[in-house]
Amino acid sequence: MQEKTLEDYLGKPEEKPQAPETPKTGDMEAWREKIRKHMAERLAPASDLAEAYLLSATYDGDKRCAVLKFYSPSDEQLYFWYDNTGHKPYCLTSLRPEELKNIPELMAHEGLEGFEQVEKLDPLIDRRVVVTRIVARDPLAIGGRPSGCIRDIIPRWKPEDASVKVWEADIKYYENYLYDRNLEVGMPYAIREEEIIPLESRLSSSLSEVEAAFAGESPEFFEYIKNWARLLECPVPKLRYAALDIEVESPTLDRVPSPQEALYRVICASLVASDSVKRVLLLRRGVVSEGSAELPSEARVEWYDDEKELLRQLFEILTDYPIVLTFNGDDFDLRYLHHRAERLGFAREDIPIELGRESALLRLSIHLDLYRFFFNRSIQVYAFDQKYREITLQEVASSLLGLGKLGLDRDVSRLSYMELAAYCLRDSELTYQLAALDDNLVLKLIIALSRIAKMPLEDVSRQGVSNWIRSMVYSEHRRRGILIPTSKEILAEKGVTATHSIIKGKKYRGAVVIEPRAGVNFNVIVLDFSSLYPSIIKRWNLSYETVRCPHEECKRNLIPETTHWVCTKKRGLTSLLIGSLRDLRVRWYKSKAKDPSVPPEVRSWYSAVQRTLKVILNAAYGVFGAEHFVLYCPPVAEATASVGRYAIQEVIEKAQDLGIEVIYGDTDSVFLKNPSEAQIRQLIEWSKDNLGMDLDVDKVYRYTVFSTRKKNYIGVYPTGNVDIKGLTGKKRNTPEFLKKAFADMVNILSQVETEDAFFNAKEKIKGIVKECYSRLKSKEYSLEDLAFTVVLGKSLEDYEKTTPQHVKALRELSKEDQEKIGAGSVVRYVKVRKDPWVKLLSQASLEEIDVNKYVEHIQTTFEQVLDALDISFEEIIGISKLESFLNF
DNA sequence: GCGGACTGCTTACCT
DNA sequence: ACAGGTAAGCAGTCCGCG
Repeated sequence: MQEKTLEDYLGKPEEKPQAPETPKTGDMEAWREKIRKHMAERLAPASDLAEAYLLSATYDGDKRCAVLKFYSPSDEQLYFWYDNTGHKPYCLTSLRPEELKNIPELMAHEGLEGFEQVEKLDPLIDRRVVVTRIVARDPLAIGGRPSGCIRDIIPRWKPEDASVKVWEADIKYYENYLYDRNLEVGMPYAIREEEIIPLESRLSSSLSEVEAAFAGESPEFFEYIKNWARLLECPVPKLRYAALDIEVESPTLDRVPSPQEALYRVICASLVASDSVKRVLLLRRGVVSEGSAELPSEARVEWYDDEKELLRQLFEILTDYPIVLTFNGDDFDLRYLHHRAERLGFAREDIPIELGRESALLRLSIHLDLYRFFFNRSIQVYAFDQKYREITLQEVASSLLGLGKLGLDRDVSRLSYMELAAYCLRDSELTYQLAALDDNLVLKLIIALSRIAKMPLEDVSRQGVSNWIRSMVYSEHRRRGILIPTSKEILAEKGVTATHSIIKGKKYRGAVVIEPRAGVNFNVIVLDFSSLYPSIIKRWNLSYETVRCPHEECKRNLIPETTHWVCTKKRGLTSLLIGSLRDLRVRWYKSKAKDPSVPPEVRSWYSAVQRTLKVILNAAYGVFGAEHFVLYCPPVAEATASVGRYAIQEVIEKAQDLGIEVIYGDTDSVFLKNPSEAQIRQLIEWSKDNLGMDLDVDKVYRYTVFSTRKKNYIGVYPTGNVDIKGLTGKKRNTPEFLKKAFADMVNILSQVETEDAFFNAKEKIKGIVKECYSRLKSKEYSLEDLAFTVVLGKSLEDYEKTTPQHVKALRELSKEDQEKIGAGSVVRYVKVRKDPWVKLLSQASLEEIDVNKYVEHIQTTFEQVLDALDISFEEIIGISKLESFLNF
């Protein structure tokens, strides 16, 4: 897959490192001149561009205008385009210009530029309204400063008058710019005579094919499909990018130097780039250590006597790459470089890094911090199918790239030059490989997201799914001239819910889970609604403005089991947006991503699009029930879940009418026991006709194993592959000895082909449990095998109400050691016979293990399956006890 | 003073 | 900073018990 593995870097000790070479040290002025020249060449007005992809937008505080960053594939460079349309920051208010003139504080505001009346559609009352646009000189005048912002002055004027409103005042300026000019991030443009011209670009003739596939839809809905298809059928350019990693000298072991203080020298920097460049910048500092390590032959090592010179060179290289990737560069590498450069006397303008509160951006490139991207739960779960569990470079790389771990963890300050170079280069190589993986999947996901969310690449890679959806919906409001309501306004009308949750403290009732029929069943067919919640949002016209809409005549259009009604006069915005994305995924991208007649490059893009849509669609319902979401509207979420319950219950009833036995169901799926093909057909057809929802065959199991527990089962496919859902034996925190024994049992089950074969299998399974029990009793398992592995959910001092066992184990550590352990740390502990009853793995010995406690764990782990097989745990243990007694 | 019933907290999972 | 529902283990509390 990749040309070099880590093992190639190390090992083979005798080969000589390359002869050290020292680049000429230019003075600061010459360096500045070089950068200036580079920048001049990168200005888009200076060079007309035939094809350039819009990747990012930001605000230039000096020039007081928006800047766009374009990537030109022909020369693989980034170009900058400064606004020349005179677009200005603004917000909207209900007050008329005459009224605004009565507000002295506003009129005296030095950032105030002027007023302008505009017409908008107020979606909450479904009427056109005239509002005033307050135009400002710079974004901070609208909002963002701690005091004296226009958006705060207006409501202060008549605090008692609730009808005084300010809208759209908390949108970032460059977002406003993108929305207002309908600029599409990730899409190709031509730049001619300082003008930006959208280009038509598509993957062969596929667009017309897509359109043909959706011919039956309403014209309004069809427009949405067409527009998404135009965005998603556009090819992605080949991007040039570099991955960066730095190493910093550190006086103390296992303490990461603070990037705020940047007290210690940057001793190494490395880059691995898509143009096959591998560079290592090393600081000469009288290292005596002789340890050797091998670098890849194409790696270029450069030596510096002066740290400042090293940083200058590094900044120059970074400037040359359109896209720079790091793993945790926001919090460490770039932050450290910035402060270190300051400390070394660099002028602000000579440092190409802009620090935000949580981000570190490159002024002259696009910095993507892959740590932030992989940390995103939605990306982890839906784009990467939970393939990685912990978000460290090592973990993500070893899970996704299949690289083994490498344990060269010595204090970096003590490594020899070559060891240091190899160590540093390894991390940039891993970061690079993560981006390059699967034909640049990560970058494709980010670009697909940017097209859907209308968001700069930097933001897309750092923010969460609720912000992507916010930006997508905001942009749509602007495009259609719809006023974006405030959270407060939505909540005033729509803060009510009509159902009660099962879980205490939740806001409304969610999905249903059907009580499983315990036992083993052969030939189980699983039907599920494809994208249930997005389908509901589409079909029931759900959106914050359509649920509990202002029209009297819609109030009879009630949602099952609730007091909410839905608009019958207008299609809702989110219903259109989410509905069209859903249909495109289900009816186009999902199948095309696997279609062998589609060329492989296109297929790989379709696969990225398909996953991107999955990420967005999976969250589309949840965000409306999330308090912090700008369009938070609990009735939308509640209505969605309600219709979901209604749909699955109807299907179950119909299945039973058809004489099919339903053995289980969860949210959007039903497990059917040995149905005939005709029965399945009938049920699917019935759903289409009566519910208007697509029910599909999701899985066919040779057999399933259910206990009485919900969200807990084993499903064996005809191939012998096995799904294990929710069972303790598969959970991350379960001790290894149990996981292994459990896997042995699953292996037996996977080989069972007929009901008759179960007789033998059961005996083997009893044997496995017995063996596990006796090995435990005779202390044959190692401490590691017995350890529970639990993630610390919050920092240690935040456990106030109770003291869970893993916290108890940690509290035995010294104060200093405890301080090093933060939220997200992995704790490994074992259960012991004496007082605190737990001990960290590192502090325990095999003798003190509480064997009886572990027997209980064997019991609960296996009972989840034994119950279904009608085997009793006591019986197995009884036999085992007897055997050990006889042997004794 | 102890044990059982109960609630709440925590983690990991399912859809 | 998507949602709610479920399982399991344990911590902590309350109550009865001559």
